[in-house]
Amino acid sequence: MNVMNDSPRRKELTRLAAQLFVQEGFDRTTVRMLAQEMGIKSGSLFHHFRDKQEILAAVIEEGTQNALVIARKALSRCDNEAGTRLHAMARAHLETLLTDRNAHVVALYEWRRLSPEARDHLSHLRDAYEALWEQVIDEALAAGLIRGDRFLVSRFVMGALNWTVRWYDPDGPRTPDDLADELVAMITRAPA
Amino acid sequence: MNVMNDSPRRKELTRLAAQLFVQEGFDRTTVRMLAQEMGIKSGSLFHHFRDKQEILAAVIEEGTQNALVIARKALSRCDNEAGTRLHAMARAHLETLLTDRNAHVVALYEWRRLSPEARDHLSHLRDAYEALWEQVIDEALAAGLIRGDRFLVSRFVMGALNWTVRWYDPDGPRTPDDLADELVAMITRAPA
DNA sequence: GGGTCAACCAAGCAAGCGCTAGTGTAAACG
DNA sequence: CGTTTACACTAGCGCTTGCTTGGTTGACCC
Repeated sequence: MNVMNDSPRRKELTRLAAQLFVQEGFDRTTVRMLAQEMGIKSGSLFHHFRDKQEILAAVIEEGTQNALVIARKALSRCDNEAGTRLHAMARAHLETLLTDRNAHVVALYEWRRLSPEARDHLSHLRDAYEALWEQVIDEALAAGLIRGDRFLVSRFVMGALNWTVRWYDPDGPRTPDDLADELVAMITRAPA
Repeated sequence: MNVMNDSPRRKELTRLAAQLFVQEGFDRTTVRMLAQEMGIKSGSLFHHFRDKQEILAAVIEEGTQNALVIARKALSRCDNEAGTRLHAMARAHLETLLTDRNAHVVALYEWRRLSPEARDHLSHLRDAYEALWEQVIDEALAAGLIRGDRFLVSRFVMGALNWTVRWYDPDGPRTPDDLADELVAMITRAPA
């Protein structure tokens, strides 16, 4: 047991772990399964991670950090029109959720399995992401595009979007863009 | 090992199990923890349930059946106006979700842990519940109250509602009714 | 060309897991 | 009365779990 930095090897292992965590769930994924998927023996795992919980934390950190970057990029790329920004945010959210899917499903489902310290650290990242949403919602409210309570609306919207991982079929006829269109149309007052 | 009927004792044990499953998650809840919470020894548990999975199935069945009954009652109690019915449905959903909370959280989080047979059986119950939603959404679409695709809208709405178990604080200032009001207002075109 | 170091392995420990077998007991039943 | 039934207990089997220990390998470094 030695490192907790982010070597390239560790990044790769984290990616593989995310996949297994999605397939089996955190608790049902044994260190032996993880090791086999990674092509090493179970003992060697603890050279890269202090314990099993740290693997989970690494997966979730990766995913959340990615989501933040993508959302910020999407917002910076569009003008200041509230509708456009709302749209961009929804699209960015769905894109991360459905392409970099594994890490996000883990973040959504296995959050409670984190150790208190890890949860504390990661909740700051998550809050930063949610703040982006609240800001965009605020703008849409100010522009009269939607109505209601800023806190509730942003929670409802994020709920609707996060729930997609339960039913969305990437091989079906609908693209993530379609979903974003539909959602924005549903909550805005002006016709699309 | 003998019975799989629904004795009153079994109902009570199921309720207690739901609470533990929420607190710890299904996998982390051991039969010894369950037994202790129930005031018996771990071996005695298997007099009431064939195995641990059956306890989970019982919890989820209870919750889903309850939700169905409550939603049907709520719908039958209101007139045929689409807005009223949409409202009633949202309120019923939130009420079951936030009062009979335990069973529903388990159903949402631990669905994947069910054995294939149990999942098959319970998915029929769940489908019946979702059909209620799609029907109400259909009526609202026909009345011009909301717009969009019936499938997507109902999924978005259920996502927004189910997500509430993540952030809603029953001791906070907002009542379940407040949430239902806000959600309906968010997605309908006409002013509240 | 000896030293360093990240990466890996073999072996296994202690604890905990779901579940079973066999028994006890008190109320309900004919 | 004797039998049945529902519920609980004790004791533990067989297996898996996360993690540790001590040692080996091969690439790189001055």
